[in-house]
Amino acid sequence: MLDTKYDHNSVEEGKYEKWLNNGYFKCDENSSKPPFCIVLPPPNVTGVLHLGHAWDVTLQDIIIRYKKMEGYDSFWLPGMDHAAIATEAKVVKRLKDKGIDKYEYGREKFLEACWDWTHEHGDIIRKQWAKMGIALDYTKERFTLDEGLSKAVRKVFVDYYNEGLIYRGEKIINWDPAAETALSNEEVIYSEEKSAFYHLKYMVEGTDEYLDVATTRPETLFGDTAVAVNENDARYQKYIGKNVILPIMNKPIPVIADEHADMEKGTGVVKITPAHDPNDFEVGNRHNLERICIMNDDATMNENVPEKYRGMTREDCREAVLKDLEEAGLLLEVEPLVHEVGHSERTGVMVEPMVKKQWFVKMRPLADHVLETQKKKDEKVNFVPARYEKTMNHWMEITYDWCISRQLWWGHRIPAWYKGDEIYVGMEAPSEEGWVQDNDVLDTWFSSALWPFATLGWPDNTKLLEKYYPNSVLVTGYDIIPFWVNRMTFQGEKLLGKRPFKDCLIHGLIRDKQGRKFSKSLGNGIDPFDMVSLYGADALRYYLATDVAPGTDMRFDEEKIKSTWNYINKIWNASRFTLMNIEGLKEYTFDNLTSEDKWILSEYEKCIHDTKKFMDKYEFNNAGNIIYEFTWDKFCSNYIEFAKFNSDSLTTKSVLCYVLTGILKMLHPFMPYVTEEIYGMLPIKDAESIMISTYPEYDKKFIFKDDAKLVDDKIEFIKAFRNVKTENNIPKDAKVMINTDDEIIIKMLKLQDVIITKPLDIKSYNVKYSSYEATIFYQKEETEEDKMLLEKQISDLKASIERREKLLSNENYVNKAPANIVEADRQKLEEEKAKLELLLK
RNA sequence: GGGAGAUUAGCUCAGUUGGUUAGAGCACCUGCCUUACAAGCAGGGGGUCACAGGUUCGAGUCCUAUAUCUCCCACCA
Repeated sequence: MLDTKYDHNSVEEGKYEKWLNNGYFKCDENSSKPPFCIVLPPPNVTGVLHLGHAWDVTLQDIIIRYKKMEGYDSFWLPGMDHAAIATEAKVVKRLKDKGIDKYEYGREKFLEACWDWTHEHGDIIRKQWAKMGIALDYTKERFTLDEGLSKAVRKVFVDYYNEGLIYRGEKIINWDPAAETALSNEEVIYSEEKSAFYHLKYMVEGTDEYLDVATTRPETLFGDTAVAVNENDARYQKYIGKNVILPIMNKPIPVIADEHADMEKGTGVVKITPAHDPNDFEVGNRHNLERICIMNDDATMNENVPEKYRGMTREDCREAVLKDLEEAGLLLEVEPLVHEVGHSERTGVMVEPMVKKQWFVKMRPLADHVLETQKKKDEKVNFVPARYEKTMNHWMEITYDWCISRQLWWGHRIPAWYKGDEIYVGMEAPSEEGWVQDNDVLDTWFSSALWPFATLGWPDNTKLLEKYYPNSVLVTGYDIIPFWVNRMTFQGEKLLGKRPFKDCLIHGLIRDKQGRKFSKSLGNGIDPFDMVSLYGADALRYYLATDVAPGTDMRFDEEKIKSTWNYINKIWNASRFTLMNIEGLKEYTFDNLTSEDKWILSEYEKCIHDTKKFMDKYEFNNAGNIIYEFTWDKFCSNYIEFAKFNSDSLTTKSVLCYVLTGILKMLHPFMPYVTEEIYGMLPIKDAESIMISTYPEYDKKFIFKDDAKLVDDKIEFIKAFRNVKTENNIPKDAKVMINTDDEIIIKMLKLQDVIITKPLDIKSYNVKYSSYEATIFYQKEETEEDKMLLEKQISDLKASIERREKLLSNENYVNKAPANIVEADRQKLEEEKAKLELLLK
């Protein structure tokens, strides 16, 4: 016998281990079942899982479990990401706390420390996955830095290099001075910063004239190698070709004409610092200007600046330069300004544009290929919601070469070797002496871009790859479309000639109750596993899956998890009732179905139909609501109540058990634990575990339209009757005259002892719905309130009748609107008229 | 500077191709310990769907403009 309250702790105990040990999570590449494959977006080994992960994995687990029950060979491949820069930062800090310096420690020992970190955090993450109850095939688990992935990475690098898609070049890149590594554009976050527009006085050589140069970065003037004006700018045409004197440095630099100088912006005069500004870098290329790098890798000033500034930070140097300029009378004006400044996604420090020799992927051909494929219906990645396709396509249109080298140790070391000026790129080190391998590693996203196929064995032609590529669906948040989805797509399409996944289900971000992002500084973080302890994994999962429509952000609300717990408790008790009443049931009997049986069966079939429709579209919010309404409103509030009057019937028992089983199955993807627990107690089942049972199938033979309508009418009548009774404060034992002897109605309304056949000559209330009609007799003094209520009812009805009559007299409406809509209106009008008549009596 | 999304009940959100008088959960009000569940049951109140126009017999839904908010993208000196 079930306990009277649902206890999530005891329900969840031991189930995950059972599923795992029974091998339910494993794919079967030899099975003839159609494949359904998801690769898990590998979490970074830097940390623990947060609510966003919990949401992400819940959605995937729902799909995997649903598809498995639907007869697919479900395969969910887990793994983790080595997260080059993020992990390296954590390990560096850990070592530093122990007083160890990374460089003194040495590459080999440092990498060992990284592996230690990885194993520790990997174990934590695996425990958290288990708590969420997710059906991962651990026998196929991968790591972005494991042997297979490493081989795939080297293969891509070598092949692209040979094809000219990867090259090494000296270009201006985003430099993170804290991590001392290059970054890709995607790793730079722009945020508003209060700054100023500094107007500097650059004297024209040999004259008393000067140019007013406006800049936000006066400290970079040491790297200036020109000043640019627009050739059409009448103000400055006469200076083109002349020199100006670079302040402090007191050296002449040329005034050049370049389109980059915008006459409308600032003063129309731009200082050109080719080594520290992407635009200026381009200008420098056009005019063959010298690139003077003025900073060290940690963004302190280097030997190319006057001695007094050397070693200063960028910020200190700016102050010093401004002070000196002011003293020299060369600072014309300081104009306050708020502008966007790039910061490193990982370290948060201001990114310094620097000229460095780095490795790049030539993006144009790869991106164009994707744009072509997205035009083909059967070859494109289908985004859900569809609007996110624009996010990817736009990126494909504007993206430029991807800087993939990182000056880190933790990651895939670049398979390039140097000997003097020679470069060798290959899968293995060259055998001759004297070659030195590139010190750098690859951007972590370079390996994760290969995740959908490298995890399946690519570049080898494995059975797994053949069966599970392309993947069926990828599930991730919209925030990583640029980092990851885009790159998997161009890599998959280039390397395997096919989209990496058929569908891409995008979810939003999870925010706190006020709509703010979760962040450490706000201290508003929620540990999903606290929620699991309090309410159970099932409640958390159901909440996460059903709270919002696909693709939208979610505001976290603990109250809703609580209310989900109540829902589960409701299911628990409905099961409790059912199990108490179906003892001894050996097989289903559907003989002599009552109208009520037929009604619930019809509703059940509708529920299956609609649920599947939404499950197939990944609209779990809608699917969840359909099941909720059916379970609570139809099954619990009505059918179970009906069944109480008929509990000896084998047919009733069968229907109870049959429908409950279906409910549990439909809910299983959302709440695996409690459904498994109850399924295990059912007397009739089709599998040893609900996880490997068959999903309910829509069956027309259980649709009984007429009976369903009949019972709907009864329910509506019962409701109307109760309404009249409570609204008018009529006592339970008031006498009633009723035009039906329907057992359900009599019993539900508890009329057994109050029915009379002759009208009493006292105040009466009439209730009518469809063919059912009752009169309740009750003597009561009419209050002012009652009168007002009646008047309001009458005036509302009159208004409605008037509105409908007007509508129906409109020829346009009657002719153009669908016949059934018009007919429904006519019927409604008749009903309203009848009702009004009753009220006026 | 572009682009996307949001704006519906006190709160959090649904609302499929335009079709009765716009829904749910929570919160609120009234009455109930009715032997599955008081974390429950029965009943109820509450919205001029951000704003202004337009198309249509009919608009929360389609079109145009506006406002507020959020996010993404972009080399703004």
